[in-house]
Amino acid sequence: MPELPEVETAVRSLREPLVGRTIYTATFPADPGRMTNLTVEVLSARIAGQRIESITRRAKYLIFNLSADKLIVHLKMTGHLYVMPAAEANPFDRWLRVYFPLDNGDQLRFSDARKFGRVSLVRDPAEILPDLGPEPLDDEFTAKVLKERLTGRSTILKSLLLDQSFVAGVGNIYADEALHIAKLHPLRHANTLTNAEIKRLHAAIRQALSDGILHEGASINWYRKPDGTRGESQDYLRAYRELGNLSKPCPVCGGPITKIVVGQRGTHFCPTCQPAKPR
DNA sequence: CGGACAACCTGGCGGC
DNA sequence: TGCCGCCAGGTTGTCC
Repeated sequence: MPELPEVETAVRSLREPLVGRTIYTATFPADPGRMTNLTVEVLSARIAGQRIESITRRAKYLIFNLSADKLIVHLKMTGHLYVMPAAEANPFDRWLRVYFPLDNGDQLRFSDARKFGRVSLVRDPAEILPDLGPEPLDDEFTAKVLKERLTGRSTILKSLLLDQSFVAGVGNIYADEALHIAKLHPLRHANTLTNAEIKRLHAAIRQALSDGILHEGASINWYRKPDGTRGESQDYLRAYRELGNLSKPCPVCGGPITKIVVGQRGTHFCPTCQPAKPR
């Protein structure tokens, strides 16, 4: 579910209640299945007594930097992290998969209806992180870098934006948004972009993600901020439409948004603003 | 490298 | 109201 802006929003709001806290243990209400990289026994024993020094993000992963280890969480489609006093219930507890009691009486909880999320405890993130492309909001991600990475890639633009080894953190919503801002058709082939188009795409990726962070993430069906409230980003989306609801027109030209399937993913674009041929 | 597709799971929604 | 099929923001692995 969450893409870079949603994960970044979660990281930012978890810092205040969590940095400086010490984790007592990890408790799994039910069989974790393939949620963790370690057995329940090993993970809970090894995390006990570790202090949360800082919380960072890489791509769509949350990284809790502990005294000795890193706790790495991927929310996938429906994962949710939140902090509650131990005695207090929360609607997301219905799908509670693991919780971490803390030294101040609070708990860090992870709930996940669809059970795709992952919680790993590692010494070195490289143990579990896959090949990830550059962070699109870092200064090092320039239009020149994007151009180099596009070179020789014949694949369809939309699919490439979703490839985490190409650029990290872009998911289905913000890929559609970036292409709309850049005025590029999602089916354009990556190696056919002109220099001007590459510049537009570079700026558009960053703008789509920055706007998403500014509005604290898109609460399209499952995503909620750690405090349970909704982000606002869904109200500002240019092209992406929830559940194929195409009644809202293109904010630029007022024409209808079209939905097609690209690489098995719903893809929304404005055929007027994003022509199939370079303009 | 790339495209197609299945798999991992469950809940919500529209349609009948 | 109830049942059914379809849809979902992510990622990985396999096959061709």
